[in-house]
Amino acid sequence: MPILVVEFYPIDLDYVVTKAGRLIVRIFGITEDRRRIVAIDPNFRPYFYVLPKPEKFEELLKFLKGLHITGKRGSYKVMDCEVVGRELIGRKVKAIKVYVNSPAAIHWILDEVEKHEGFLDKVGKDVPLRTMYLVERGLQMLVKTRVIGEEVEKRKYRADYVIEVHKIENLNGDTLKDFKILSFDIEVHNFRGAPRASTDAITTISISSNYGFRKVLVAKRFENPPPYVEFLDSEMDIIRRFCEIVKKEAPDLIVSYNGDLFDFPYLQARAARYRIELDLGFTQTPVKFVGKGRSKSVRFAGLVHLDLYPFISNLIAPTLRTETLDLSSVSGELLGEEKVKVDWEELWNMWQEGGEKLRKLVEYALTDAELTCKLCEKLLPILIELSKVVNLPLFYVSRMSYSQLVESYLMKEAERLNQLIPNKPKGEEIKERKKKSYMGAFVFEPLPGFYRNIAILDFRSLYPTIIVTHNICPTTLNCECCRKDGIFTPEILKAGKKVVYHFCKKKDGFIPTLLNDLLFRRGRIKEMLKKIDRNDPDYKILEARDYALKTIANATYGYLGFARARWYCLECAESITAFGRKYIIEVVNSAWSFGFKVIYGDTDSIMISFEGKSKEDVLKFFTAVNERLPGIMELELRGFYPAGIWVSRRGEIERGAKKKYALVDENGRIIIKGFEFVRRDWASIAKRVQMEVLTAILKENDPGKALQIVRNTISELKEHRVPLEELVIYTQLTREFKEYESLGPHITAAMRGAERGYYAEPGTIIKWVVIEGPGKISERAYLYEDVRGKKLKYDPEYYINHQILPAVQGILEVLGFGLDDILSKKQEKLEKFMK
DNA sequence: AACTGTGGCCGTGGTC
DNA sequence: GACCACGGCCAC
Repeated sequence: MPILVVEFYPIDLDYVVTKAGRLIVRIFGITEDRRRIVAIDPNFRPYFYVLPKPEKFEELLKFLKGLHITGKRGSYKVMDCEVVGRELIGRKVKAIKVYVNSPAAIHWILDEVEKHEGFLDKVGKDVPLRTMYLVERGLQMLVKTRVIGEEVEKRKYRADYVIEVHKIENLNGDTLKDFKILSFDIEVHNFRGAPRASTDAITTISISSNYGFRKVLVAKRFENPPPYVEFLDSEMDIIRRFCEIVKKEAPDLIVSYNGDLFDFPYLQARAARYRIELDLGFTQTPVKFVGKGRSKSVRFAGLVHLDLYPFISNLIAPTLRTETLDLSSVSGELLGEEKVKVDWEELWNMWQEGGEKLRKLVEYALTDAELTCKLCEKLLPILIELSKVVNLPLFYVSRMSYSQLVESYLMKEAERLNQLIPNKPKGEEIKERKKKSYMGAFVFEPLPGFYRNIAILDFRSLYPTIIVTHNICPTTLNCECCRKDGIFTPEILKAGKKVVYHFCKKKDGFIPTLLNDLLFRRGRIKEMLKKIDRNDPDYKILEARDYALKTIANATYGYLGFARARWYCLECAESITAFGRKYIIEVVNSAWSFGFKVIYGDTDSIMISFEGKSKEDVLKFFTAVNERLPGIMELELRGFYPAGIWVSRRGEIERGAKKKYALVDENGRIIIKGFEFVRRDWASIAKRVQMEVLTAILKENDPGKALQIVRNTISELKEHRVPLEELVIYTQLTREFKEYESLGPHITAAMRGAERGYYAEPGTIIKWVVIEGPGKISERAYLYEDVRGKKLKYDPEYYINHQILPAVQGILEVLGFGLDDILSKKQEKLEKFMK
C-alpha cells in the first residue's frame, strides 16, 4: 500500500488490543477539507517505573529485561528498560522505565516484579494510556498534525483515510476552530416524568446543527407539517433513520443535554428491541458505555459525543445564577433564550390528542435540539481551550471535574519537568486523609450598620500567588537543604500546638513553576484582550483561554487538600491558608494605621470606609501596601461604593453576620452577597421584597418606601392575592429518602410526591409550597405541582412569618425599625384610606 | 463514582 | 421553651 502524508486535526483518541495481543493506538481526526482520518499507531509501548533497592539495582534490571509471561489471554513482555534519573515528590530517584507490550501487561509484569527481592516501589502504573501516549509522542490534541504512513485497508472504518503511522507530529499552533455540530434530543411517551425504556416508546427525535440542517422525526402524522418534519411509520423507523442521518451527515460532534444518562441509554434500550446497532462513530463497532452509575458516559470512536450537562454541572454551574440546571434555565441564562416549559403530563396529552397539539409538541422538541446546539456553540471555545491546556480529547475534558483538570494538567507537564507521577491513593489512604482537616481563611466580623463611601480592595488570585511567591509545593516542603534558611510559614495552630513548615529556597517547586506559567499566560491574555475589539473573532477565543487557565489556577490550592489527589499535601494547603490569613490581617492593620475604618473582609478582600477621607487617601494606602508585598503578590482596588449595609446575626443584635452584605456601586447597581435574595431555598416573594427593600434603602434613601413595600406584600399574602409560583421554594434532594436523619419540609414534600408517581432522586430539585392547616411545617409541605393541581390554599402565616419577615427584619433593624414599625396597623389603615 | 478546600448563616426537627 | 444537630446553600 502507498505511503501517504496527511495533515489533520486530532479530535479523539483511543486504543484497542487485537486478538493477537497487539496494542494499537488510534488517533481520529479531520482534515482541512473535512475528511475523516484514522491514524493507527501500532508502535507505542505503555510504560511504568520501578524503583529498585539501590543495592539490588542491577539484579532487578537484569531480571526485568528478560521478563516474559504467558497468560491465558496472551503473552506479556517487557519490551525495553531504560535507567532514568527523576524526581518523585522532591526526592531524587534512580528508576527503571519499563516498557511493555500492552496495557494489561503492566499489571502482570508488576505482579512478578513485586515478588523480586530487589523491588522497592512502583510509580506511574495507573496513568491513563492516552496521557502517556500524548506525552511520549509530544502530540497536542486539536492542533494541526502531520502523519506520514502507509495507507491500509479501511475495512471496519468509516473514514476517508486509514493510515498506519510511521511518523506523527504537530505542525504549528493552528487549532481546529470550525466544528460541524449535530445536536439531538428525544421525546418519550410517558406520563409522570419517570420514563421506563421497558414500556415507554420514543415518539420523536429532533436534530439540529450549526450548518442549517434540522429535522424532527415523528412516528405519528398530522396535517400540514412544517418542512423540517419527517414522518415515519414506527419507533423502529425513527431510530433507524436517526442512525442513518448521523452517519450520512458525519458531524465532528454529536451533542446532547444529558445524553450520557438519558438520551443514549434510552435510545440504546429501545434500539435493542429492533436489533438496531448505534454504531455512529468512525468505526462500525457499537456505542460504548464507559464507567458506572452517575459517572456513566456514552462514547463513539472518533465521533465526539459531547454531553453538555456534565460539563455545565461540573464546571460552569458555580458561575450561573439559575436555580436548576435543566436545558431551559441554563439556555435562558447563557443564551438569553428560554424555551416554553411543558410538563410531562401535558406532553402526554399532546401526543395522545395529535393534530394541532402534536404540531406544538414537534415544535417544542425541535427547540430542545436547537438550544442544545446553540449552547454547544457558546461553550465550545472553553472546551477547546481546556482540551489544549490539559491536552486530552474533548470527550474526556467535557466530563471532568475541577480536580481532574488540575491533575491532568500536572500529569501532562510532569515529564517535561522531570517529575514522576505519584500513584493514586487507595481506599485506606483516602479514608485517613479524609479524617484530617485544617484551618482556612480569616473572616472579619463586621459591625452591623449602614455605611457610606466604601472602598474595596482585594488580592489578585491570592492563593495561586501565595503558592508561587512562597514556592509552596509537595516537592519543596521541609527540604533538607533549607532547614535553616528556607521560606518559613507563619505559625500554624494545630491541635493546640504551634507548627511551622518551610519550603525550599534553592529550587523552584513543580507546582509553583506551573502556576507561575499559568498566571503569566493569563497576564498576557489580559493585555491582548485590552488591545483588540470585542467583536474580533479572536476575542472569544482569548476570553475562553483565560477562563480555562483561571479555572485550573484557582482549583490548584483545593486540589492539594483533596484526599484523592496524587499530589496531595495537607501541609501545603495549611501553609497557603496560613499565609493568606497573615496577608489579609496585615492589610487590616495597615488600614487601621492609615486611619480608615475597616468594615469587613473575607479571605482575600477588605472593605473600608473612607468617610472623612478621600479617594486619593485610599489610593495612597493601596500603593503603600503593594510596595511591601513580596513576589508576585498584588492588592487590587476593586472600586468605590457609595453605600452598603451589614446586618446582625439573627438574634444577636451586637454581632455582625459574616458573608452577608449589600452594596450599591457608583452606577447604581445593587450587589447582594449571602442574603436570602441570592439563595435558591427561599420563596421568590421574599427574595423580591428583600431586593426592593435594599434598593429603597441603598439607592433611593427612602426607608419609608421600604416599610410600605413590606406592608403591602403582607396584605397581599393575607388576601391570597400572591400567585403560587412566587411561593415556591427550591431545595435539592441530596440523598435517598431512607438516609435522612431528620425529615425537613422538602423531604416530606418529595416523599408525598413520590407516592403519586413524581420522580425524585438524589440531585432532584424539589419545588415545594406550605399550605394551610395544623401541625409542623413538614406536615404541610407539598410539591408545587400537587398544590396547583389540587388547588390547595397556601399558608399566609408561614409566608409572612417565615419568609418575608426574616428576609427584611434584619435590614430594617439596622435603620432603627422594629417589628412594630413594620407591622404598624395605623399605617396600614392610613394607606387603605388613602387609596 | 462525583469528590478542589474551609468558613459561615440559618431554618427546621427532634430532644430534653 | 431552650438547645442542638442536621441539612442546604452560599462566600471566597
